[in-house]
Amino acid sequence: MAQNKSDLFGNEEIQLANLAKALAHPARIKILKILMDTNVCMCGQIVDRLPLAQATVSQHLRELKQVGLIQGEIEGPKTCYCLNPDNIKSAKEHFTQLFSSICNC
Amino acid sequence: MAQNKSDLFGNEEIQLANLAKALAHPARIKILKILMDTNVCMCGQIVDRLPLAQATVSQHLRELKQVGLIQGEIEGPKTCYCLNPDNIKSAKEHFTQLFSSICNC
DNA sequence: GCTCACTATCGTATATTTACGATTAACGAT
DNA sequence: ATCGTTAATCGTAAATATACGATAGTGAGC
Repeated sequence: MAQNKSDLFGNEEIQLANLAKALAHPARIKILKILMDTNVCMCGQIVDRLPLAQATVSQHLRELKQVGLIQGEIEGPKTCYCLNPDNIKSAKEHFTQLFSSICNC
Repeated sequence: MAQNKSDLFGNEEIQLANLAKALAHPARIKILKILMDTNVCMCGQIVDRLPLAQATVSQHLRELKQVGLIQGEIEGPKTCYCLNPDNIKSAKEHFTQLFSSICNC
């Protein structure tokens, strides 16, 4: 049991669910805010601002990267992360569309 | 290991993450759309429209209810589910606020 | 070459989520 | 009171997520 049935749904639902999943952890929301509010971008600096180990933060960063909300450029031994405005905009529109399709408000 | 550290974050992040988690499955997004698009509301009718067993759908409904996106009124042996417009509006505003705080678009 | 600083990945443990069948509960109708 | 219908919950199995220490990899500087 418990085989994933997510692929039995429509693309729209799957895509939105994946986006939502990426936002479904406080650490990942916090990371987005850190990247926006401060002009910090290196992994280590993000680690310093979170109550989590480096490996864990790296995992969260990877998930945000996988759905395209952030991008990371490797600069030698460091990695500079930044928001991906295009995809954030697109995500925003997806959510807006969902909410307007389920509620006239 | 793997004890939850979510409570080490701010209320804003936790609340948004919980909302996002509720939307982080295609079935739950589909349920919201079904409740909006059709004038169907009983559990059984929702089950008919999803490729999932009754018990599974009931679980998804409970999660949506827990974060307040829907509400269910028991009418005898049946249960009539419907959207909770106030909370959906509030959720929409939370997401909008997040996106505008991480992106000027 | 070697070392240092930084980050990704591996391995692993635990927690949570997803999914279903079976059972229980609640009520209307007979 | 029993039966049929509907939905919630229990029990359970498997998958996924969370978290960390340890290790591997990458490039700058010596």
